[in-house]
Amino acid sequence: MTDSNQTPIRTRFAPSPTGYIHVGNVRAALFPWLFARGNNGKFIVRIEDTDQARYVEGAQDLILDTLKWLGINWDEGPQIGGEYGPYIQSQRVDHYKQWAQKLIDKGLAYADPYTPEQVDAFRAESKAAKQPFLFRNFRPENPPVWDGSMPLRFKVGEPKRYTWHDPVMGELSAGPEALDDFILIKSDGMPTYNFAHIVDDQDMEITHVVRGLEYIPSIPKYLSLYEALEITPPVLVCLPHIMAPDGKKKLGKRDGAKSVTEYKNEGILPEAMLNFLASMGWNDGTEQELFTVQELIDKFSFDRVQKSGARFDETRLLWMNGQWIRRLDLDDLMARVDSFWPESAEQASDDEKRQILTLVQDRLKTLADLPMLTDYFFSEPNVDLSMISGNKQLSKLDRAEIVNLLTAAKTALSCSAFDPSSLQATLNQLLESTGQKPGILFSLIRLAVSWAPFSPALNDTLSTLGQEVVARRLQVALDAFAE
RNA sequence: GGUCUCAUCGUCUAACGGUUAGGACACCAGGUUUUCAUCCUGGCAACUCGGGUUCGAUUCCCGAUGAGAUCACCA
Repeated sequence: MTDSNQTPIRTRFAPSPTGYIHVGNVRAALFPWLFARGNNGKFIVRIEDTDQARYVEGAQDLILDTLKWLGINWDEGPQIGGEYGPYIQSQRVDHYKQWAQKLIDKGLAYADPYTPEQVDAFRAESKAAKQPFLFRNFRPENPPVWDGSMPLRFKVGEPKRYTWHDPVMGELSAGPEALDDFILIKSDGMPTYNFAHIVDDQDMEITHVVRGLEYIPSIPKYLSLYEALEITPPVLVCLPHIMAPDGKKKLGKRDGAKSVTEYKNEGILPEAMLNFLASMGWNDGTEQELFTVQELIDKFSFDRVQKSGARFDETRLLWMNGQWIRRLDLDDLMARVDSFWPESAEQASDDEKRQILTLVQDRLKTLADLPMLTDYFFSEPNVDLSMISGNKQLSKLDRAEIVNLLTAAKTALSCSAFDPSSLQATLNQLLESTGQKPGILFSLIRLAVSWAPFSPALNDTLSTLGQEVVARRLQVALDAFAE
């Protein structure tokens, strides 16, 4: 805390390449990133690939692409290197061996001669005795010399209570039951997370370790290891969980936690995702809801992070996304929706698309709404009479009334100029001549030319479609009712 | 079971002993857009419970309850 003012801040995100990172995990990257960026620090990415069994080919790139899409950039790490590299744990095995030797020399690490089955038996024994399982109770008296073929275990000192300060959670402590002899190096030669991350954070001069609060129960173990290694621990920060929408447990892939890529494909903006994730568990104390990334960087601090978990509420994300879409200027929006146009828009010119995009920008909740909102501009919509019968006002009209109204509309529109203001005038006259309520007349025309749930202002819609198309679609609608 | 953590509207949250407990999402109603969406206005709705401390507790302490996490040669 005190020396963080002098020492340059260095935070890190250390994912395991075991699959995509879902939205619940991203905050473990976001918060340390915001903290580093807001405090003139460095943000490091380190790949923790020491579990060969769970390694997934391609996962590393997937994770890095996710960070890039979100705009979470790193100063050191894979793909770009840095002076503390390598940043992939499987390439740092010699580091771990050196630190392990230090412990062996001090008599604080020993070879574990037991097979996994034997350890399981110890565990069962403890359980039968209704005691928590602690390996240190089964510590071998004369362990063999460690030759690398067996796991290397840390030998904890006298079990005691540890107390430490967490910038988010406040004072934390745990009793001696939390301390045990844990494995440093596995029998395959790879270090465990418990050992590797401590060594790496030290070697990479990480000042703040930020991770989920599932690590709290392990922290006393780390504290005792820091002591044995004679390392001053970095600031340890635990973040509350993001909970599944039903609120029953921490959000995980098994609860349907989506990858960030899925949200990207569903038309969520990175600004919205970042804003949403940050707002779960953090706020600046004001009533502001929408924050730009820069505002987040400027205002973020750990002491304003909530202690309790937050449920992942997609409805709120959707609302935020709509807000951010509306804030985009047209050029920017044009670029972002590039891959979201309906197939029918393939032949359309950019000018055409821009014009249509202007009309629907206020109606988009996600970029993926684009086809539903624009398809009828590019191709002939299918007549869907259920949209008439499902409409509160229109369902009261009988067939003859509908035909009359559509005929009147067709006639009026066939001799109107087609710029928006002329159309407005024509529509107003039509309202008078038919004596109908706008809610009925305009809804009917709107549906007849679009057959879509939402559409822009009627005069704009008609103007964009053009006289010929409007005439044709009204006729198609008339034919449908004439049958 | 042991250890640890958390606890304000349905949801995300503000409040750092004294407020009609504020905002946002969602929902409902009205209005604008002569339709739908957007937008505006209004409404509904919360301090888990029980003890203390205090002139006074949502706020501090203790307990209960509830919820979550964790007890791997996974991270």
